[in-house]
Amino acid sequence: MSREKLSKQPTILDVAARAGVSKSLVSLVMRDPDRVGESSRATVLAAAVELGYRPNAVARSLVQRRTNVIGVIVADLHNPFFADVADGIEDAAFQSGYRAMLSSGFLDPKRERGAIETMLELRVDGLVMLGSMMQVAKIERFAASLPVTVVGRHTRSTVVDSIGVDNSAGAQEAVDHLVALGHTRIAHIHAGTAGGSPRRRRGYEKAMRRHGLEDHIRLVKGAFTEAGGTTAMNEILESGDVPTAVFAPNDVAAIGAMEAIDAAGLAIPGDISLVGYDNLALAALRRIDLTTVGQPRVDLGRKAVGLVLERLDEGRERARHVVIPPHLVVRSTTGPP
Amino acid sequence: MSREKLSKQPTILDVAARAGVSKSLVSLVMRDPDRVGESSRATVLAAAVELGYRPNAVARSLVQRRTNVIGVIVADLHNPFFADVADGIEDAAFQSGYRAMLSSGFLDPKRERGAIETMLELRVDGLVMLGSMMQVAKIERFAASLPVTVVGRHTRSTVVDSIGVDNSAGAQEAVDHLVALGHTRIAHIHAGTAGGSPRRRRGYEKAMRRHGLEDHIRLVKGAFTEAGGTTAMNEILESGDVPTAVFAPNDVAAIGAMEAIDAAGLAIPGDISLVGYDNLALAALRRIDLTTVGQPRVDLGRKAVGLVLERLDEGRERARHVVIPPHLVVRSTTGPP
DNA sequence: ATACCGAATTGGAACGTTCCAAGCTAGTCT
DNA sequence: AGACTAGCTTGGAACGTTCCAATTCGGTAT
Repeated sequence: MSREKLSKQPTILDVAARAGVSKSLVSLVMRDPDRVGESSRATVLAAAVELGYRPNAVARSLVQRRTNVIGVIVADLHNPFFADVADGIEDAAFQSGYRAMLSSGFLDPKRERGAIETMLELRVDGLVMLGSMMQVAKIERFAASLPVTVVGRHTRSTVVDSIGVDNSAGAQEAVDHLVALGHTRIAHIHAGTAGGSPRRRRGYEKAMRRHGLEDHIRLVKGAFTEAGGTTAMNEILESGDVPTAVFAPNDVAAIGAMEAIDAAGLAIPGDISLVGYDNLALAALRRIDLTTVGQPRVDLGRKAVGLVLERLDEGRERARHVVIPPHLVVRSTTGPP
Repeated sequence: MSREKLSKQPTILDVAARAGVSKSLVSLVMRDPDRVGESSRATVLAAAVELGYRPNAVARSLVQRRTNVIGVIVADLHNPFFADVADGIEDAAFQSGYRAMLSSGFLDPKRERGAIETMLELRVDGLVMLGSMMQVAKIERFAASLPVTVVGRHTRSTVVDSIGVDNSAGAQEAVDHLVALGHTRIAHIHAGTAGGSPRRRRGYEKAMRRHGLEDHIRLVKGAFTEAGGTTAMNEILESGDVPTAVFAPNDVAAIGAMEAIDAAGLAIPGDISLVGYDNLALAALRRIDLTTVGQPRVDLGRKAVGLVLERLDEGRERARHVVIPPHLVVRSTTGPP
């Protein structure tokens, strides 16, 4: 259990000694080789290679007071939606000379808090939160010390930036589609306060009312997970009052619901039409072929980083809340009742 | 584009000044409150809260020469297999007082090299590589400076630890199962040199020979991705010589192959039996219900961290190569020819 | 020769911690 | 009362960089 210091690696001083120059020159060679004389540059570079020198980002970060790292808190690594967004984040960060470091929040608030705390202690330059369930007030508390962008959730915050798709509009599109097919008894599985669930729920309710179906509004609590979808769907199936269509809070939950419907021996869309949300690659599989609401995921990630960088490199102070429109993708899990 | 220093946060000195004690005492309170007198502890803690002090891990890491961070390079965030392993990694790291930081390799060698380089500059204490395609020799080059564990690939390295399932045994189980069902024309889609593909291929070949089916050995190059599976399967379908069973290199590729078979109007397992590898949650879905080879994924991640910690905290020097046995999970994509 | 210039190079002070040896202060023992 | 002890507390030196003002050096213009 000894936790002694780790093996020593060569420092800038070792390189300097070997090359017979000052540490400052070595530092300069590493950062901006053009500002150094031809011959000393070659000597320094050679010495660095011989010693296997690798710059110590920890020391650099300390003096520069910046790490060039953008932290990403991912609620659930298993959700392919986040994986796509994370791709966009990593890509955009890299393009701008930053590095993205991910940490999973495990869908557990305590764990998430810990992950965030670690990121803050590591002094990441900015933070992107993917699918966080944390209260905005709590986020705002640390958002004072670094740029924070929340992805997939709307906030009215004047401190925290946010970016997401118009969840209400997407949900309404889903309901409109079902109504157009002739459905009236449309239930909605929601995921509580998680991610964009509240907005989707409101969109569902709004559309239902708009179609004069307020009496058919039916909300069942589930989650953004497969298990959550299955549980909620089973609850619906066992209620004895089975609707002709179900709108799930996301694709993963829809798949869980699909499982439950399959297991009950009912047909999709024959007995129940099903709509998801996210348009994951998964949803496009021929075997799944889920009608769903699509969101530009990678782009979402890129723009999230953009928001962080606007504060970091351009000095923006006021919060921005970006909303991207979603689009309905009709597949074979929806049909006439 | 100004990249000035970021906003200043309170330091240990600010806290010390406010509490009217020395910086050393503050430091001590943060690290080991019990070794400090009752009253000064309270004063310091109060001052820290008032100022919103948060320890600077960068400075701590610099002097301690350790970061308490374990870096994880994930080849592909979209592969649920890696997500499970990553869960195990994060969990085990956390239990032992370390933090896991992920970075995606994008399935792109150049990108992966960059991600690793960043981790090394950040001076992570250990590195876990998930699904890396990097040559072992290259890995060994930096494994001298920190403990590295490769997950999912076998190496004979004396420097790098590795952990994985017995891919050859798993592949043989798959072939044995197909042969027992009566298949003889069994093709194998492989993923080149990626991850555990070579071993799985060798297991396939070995089992085929063992059953006297060496003449039916048929290898088609694909990849560990859905697209890779689809492409390879299409190649098989278009060859005119369609086997009665296909063994895919992993579940994701198997799903891709499934897509292609579905699209061709053929039945599974009526026309073609299909076996995957990994036993993802995906494979258990009723709509997919893929026969596959299972691996204890979360456990794999936990043990991977264990290997790193053995070196870090217990001083192990010799490389260890852990192999975990896989198990066949029979579902409905396999049947008699 | 002298003064001056720009480019190349340098030394020292930071950055925010931890570590360590040494100092202080009560209290205890003789 | 004096010596000693144990528990707290402290200042200064690291850690490996970057930053900045200052220095050196060869050349050029006067």
